[in-house]
Amino acid sequence: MKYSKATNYALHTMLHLVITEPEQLVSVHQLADLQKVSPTYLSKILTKLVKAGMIESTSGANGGYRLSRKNPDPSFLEIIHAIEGQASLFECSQNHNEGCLIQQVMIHAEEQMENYLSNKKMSELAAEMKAHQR
Amino acid sequence: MKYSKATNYALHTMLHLVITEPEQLVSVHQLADLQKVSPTYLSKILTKLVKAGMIESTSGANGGYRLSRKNPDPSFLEIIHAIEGQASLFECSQNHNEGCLIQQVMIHAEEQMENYLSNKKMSELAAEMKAHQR
DNA sequence: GCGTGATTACTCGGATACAAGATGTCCGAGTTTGAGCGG
DNA sequence: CCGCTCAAACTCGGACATCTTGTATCCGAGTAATCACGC
Repeated sequence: MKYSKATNYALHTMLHLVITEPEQLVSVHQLADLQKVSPTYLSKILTKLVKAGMIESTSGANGGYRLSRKNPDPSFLEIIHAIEGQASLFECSQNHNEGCLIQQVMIHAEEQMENYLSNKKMSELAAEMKAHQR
Repeated sequence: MKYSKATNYALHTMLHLVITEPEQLVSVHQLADLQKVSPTYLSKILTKLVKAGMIESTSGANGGYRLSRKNPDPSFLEIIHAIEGQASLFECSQNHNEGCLIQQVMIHAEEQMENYLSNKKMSELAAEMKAHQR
C-alpha cells in the first residue's frame, strides 16, 4: 500500500497556492509545469480539491485556481482525504461476530497518524520555507 | 490507498497461531477454512511470514505451520512489513533539491502509526480474547 | 468610439486507453508420515 | 515382526489468468476576456 501520486500532486499544488499571493489566480498549466505533470490530469485532481472546498476555480480566459477564502489553510489530512477518500485503511471483510479486535487495533493506529496530519497545516511549511530562505 | 487483503489474512492467521498450543502444527487447509480463503493463496502469504522469521513450516504429512521459537510474539508492525514491504507510504518522486518538506511531514506521520503498531503485540489480543470469554 | 460578434484562453466532465499491482488458480516438485505387503 | 515400497498428505515455487485501481490522454462543452470589425 502506498499513497497515490495524485496525493503527491495535490499536496505540492496546495503548498504552492499557499505560498503565492492569496487572491492571485494560477492556471493549471503553470501548476503542471512546476511538477512535470500533464495539465489535464492535474486538473482532475484539482477538481476534487474544489469539491472538497479547499480551493476555488475561475473559468474562462485568465482563469485558474486559488485558495478558498473560507478554509485558506487546510491541514494535510484534509487534502489527503479529499484525494484518497475517507475510508479507513484497513477493513476486516471477515464477518466474525462484529468488533474484530484486529480491526480495532488498526483503526486506532490509523488515528495516531491522522491526529498528526490533522494538526499539520500547509502554512507551517510555507513559514518554514521562508525562514530557511534567509 | 488501502491495506491489502493479504495483510488481513496474515494478521488473522498469526492471531490464530498465537492462540493455539505453541508446538502444535496447523495445516494451511485449516487456516484457510477459518478465513474462507483458498489454501493455495494463503500459502503464498504464509511463505512470506516464514521468510520474515515469524513462523516455521514443516513439510510432509501432518506438516503445517506454527510460531517460530525465536520471535514467538511478533508485533503488528512486523507482520504488516512482512507482507506490505518496508517501503515508506509516501514518496515525493519530485527531485526538487532533496529534502522535500512535504515528504518529511509524511514520513513523520507514518512514524506515529508505526510506533503504535510496533508496540502492539499479538499476544495482547490473545489475552484480551481470553479475558472476554469468561 | 462603440457595441457586436468572433477568437482565444481557460476550466469542466465524460469516455477511453494503458499499466501495474492485488488477487487467485493450476500444476509439478520435494518431503515426511504411515499403511501395506512380503519375507 | 521387520524392512521395504508405495501411496497419501503435506509444503514450496513458478507460471499463469483475472480484476481492480491508479495514471494518463483525448475531446467536446461551457465560460470569460480580449480582439477585430462594421457602423
